[in-house]
Amino acid sequence: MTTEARRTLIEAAQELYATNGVAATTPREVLARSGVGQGSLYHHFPSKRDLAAAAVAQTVDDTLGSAAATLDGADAPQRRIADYLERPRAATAGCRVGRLTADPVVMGDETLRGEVSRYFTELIELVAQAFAEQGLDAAAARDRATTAVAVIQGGYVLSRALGDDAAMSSAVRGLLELMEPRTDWARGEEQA
Amino acid sequence: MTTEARRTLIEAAQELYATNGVAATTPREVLARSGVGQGSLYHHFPSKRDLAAAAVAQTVDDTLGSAAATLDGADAPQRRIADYLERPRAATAGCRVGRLTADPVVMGDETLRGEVSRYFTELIELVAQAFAEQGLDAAAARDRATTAVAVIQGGYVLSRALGDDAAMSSAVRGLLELMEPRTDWARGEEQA
DNA sequence: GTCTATATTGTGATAGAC
DNA sequence: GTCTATCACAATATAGAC
Repeated sequence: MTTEARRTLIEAAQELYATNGVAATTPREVLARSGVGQGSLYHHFPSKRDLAAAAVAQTVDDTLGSAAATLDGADAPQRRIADYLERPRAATAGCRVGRLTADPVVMGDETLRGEVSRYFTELIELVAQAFAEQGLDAAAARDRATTAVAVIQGGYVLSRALGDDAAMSSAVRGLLELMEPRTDWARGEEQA
Repeated sequence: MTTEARRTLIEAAQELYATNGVAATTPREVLARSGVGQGSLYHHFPSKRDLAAAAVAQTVDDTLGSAAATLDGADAPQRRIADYLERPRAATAGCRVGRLTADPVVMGDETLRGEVSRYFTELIELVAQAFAEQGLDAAAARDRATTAVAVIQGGYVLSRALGDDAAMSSAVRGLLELMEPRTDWARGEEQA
């Protein structure tokens, strides 16, 4: 079936990109992992960039959908934000989307760069919406959402650099502590 | 002179790594940019990895020294931290060290990975020291320092992804706002 | 739509003269 | 220590049969 080989190729590419990035992933590796023949690859995807465009768009959709499931819920905004920040992550593996900002093939292709840009634009917007519901004005909500997403992305970078998931946990803990009402020297509580 | 060609090669490699990463930088490009001949490169650096080890170590030393100049100063810790966070950065260019965590050649080589690890270990320690001087206990200072460094690294990722230096500024602004004493609903000030 | 064979170019490294 | 010439191999892609 035509769609079968295509999907298999995209999935193999997604996994390889998560490990090695787009630039360092060769068509040969995609063929080996997918079990599909050479002719099929170039039938479905005339060039390496065409495969990358399909696989990266799929990864952005997957990852964004998963984040939206947490951030768009019916819980209190404070809870949704904490759930998003504390979600279990394979931090030392790095962010599948964030790592693409260091990939020369991605950054050199307008379509691929656009997918990465779309991911972060929509993610920051989701988080900003939750902060706005907490009562922050639009500008402050946007700044704080950018900070929160940056902590996650930076947490991935640090965990990878140090080879330890604890760096992500530490970065998130530091942020949550700052966002907590300061019961130590100020009044007791802010919300229920 | 022997040292001259060597230094020229390292500088050319550093610049190319900052733009394209280590994996995507070819010996030919280093030769073209440095103006040195092929034989010289392989005389000074038997393999591509040897050149990368020298150039990455130099970049880590440069970047760490520049951060330490701000963070080790005589100013109040609060000021040194703010100066570090607000330092002018070419954010859309990405972090020269942080981007290496997505580079398969770097992550696949123990020496290179060690340099990246050393950078963040020492950077977090410098920032944690300043937070500790502000009165935070060791664990809290370490978490907050990790958060601060993550905001910068995440700021680079977001600025690159969105093609806009404003993302870094927004992430830093959001963090500084969280670290400020909350004069709106708590007591007026914490320090001078 | 898929296969095998092959072409083309670039990469990483070596050889050997100077 | 530096140069030019060259090699072996892999990456990306195409050709043309089935």
